[in-house]
Amino acid sequence: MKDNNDMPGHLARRFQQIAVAVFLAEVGEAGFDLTPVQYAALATIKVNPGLDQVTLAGLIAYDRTTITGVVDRLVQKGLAERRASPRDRRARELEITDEGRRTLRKITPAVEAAQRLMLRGLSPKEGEELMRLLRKAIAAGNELSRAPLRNAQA
Amino acid sequence: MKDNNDMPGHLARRFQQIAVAVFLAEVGEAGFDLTPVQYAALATIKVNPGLDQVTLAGLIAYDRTTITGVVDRLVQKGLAERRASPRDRRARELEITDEGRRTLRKITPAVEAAQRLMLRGLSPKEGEELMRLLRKAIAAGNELSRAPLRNAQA
DNA sequence: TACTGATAGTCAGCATACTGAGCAATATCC
DNA sequence: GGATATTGCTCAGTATGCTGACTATCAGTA
Repeated sequence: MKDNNDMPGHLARRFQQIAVAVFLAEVGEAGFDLTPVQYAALATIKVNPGLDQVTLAGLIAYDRTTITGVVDRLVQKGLAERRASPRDRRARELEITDEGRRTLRKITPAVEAAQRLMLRGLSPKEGEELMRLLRKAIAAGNELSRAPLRNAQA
Repeated sequence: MKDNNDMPGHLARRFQQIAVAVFLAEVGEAGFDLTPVQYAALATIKVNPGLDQVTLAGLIAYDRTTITGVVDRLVQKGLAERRASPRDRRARELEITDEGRRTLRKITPAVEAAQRLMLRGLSPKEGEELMRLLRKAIAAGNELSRAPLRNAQA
């Protein structure tokens, strides 16, 4: 029997578990209540103002059915707004609010600290190498999940 | 603004997402309906017959509140049994069934194929290195999640 | 032995993720 | 122009994962 520690799937699950815990702890300590998923969505909305939900989902590789709830919570917290698109009445345009911008700014140090903390067992060089290998494996497997990464359209 | 691809947390989430999708696809194609989490639990029960739920949770780093539901589903599928422990009336002893053993045996090739597939973008050497770095990062962060890995007690 | 603390398990509640279905609106093709 | 396909979004249902609370039981100690 193969050991769990020889199964990339198990290691992936475990590393993610720690990454989320670290993120929530750091951000919580800074006085904010934002999940990793909500953070990524909000940051992406800020950089791509007016994007629709499908585009947002593609940019951060979320399932489109997951985005609905995530945006719901961002809107409910007053960090983002959802408007009907004038160009396509099916679509909703997303916009960050001033409050969302403030939150992003103040939360950034905690987010960066979390990223460092989840690699604390590795040397800087090893951390870089881990990220490189993850990027490479992800690129090769991108189409294998229901929610692949998609670049923004013009 | 840091790119998502420079955030280990985001890469962790993405790699895990692909790993789960690959696992479910391979196992589903083989004609089985078992999640990665259920597979790991069942395999661990097989190797440690009669273990209780807390020990099981520790061996695969699941939260104890998650184990309840996972075992529920294994029992419901007829793959495992839950008995009251004669030594400790709080505890439940877990046992794999014959059906569970059969399933494990038949599912193994698909599980192994999935592990290879999720590393398909990497050379064998790179795959080894990725696993080594993940193990190292996980070991350093083990206590940071609510569900750390625990070795079985004597 | 009675008290105190720890432990095994469950439950309610919330937030990802996914499958699959459905609705409304847009795009495409004849 | 009208049938058809596609797209954007939502919803119901299921499975992790977590927080926090609770019950029952056990273990250690005064």
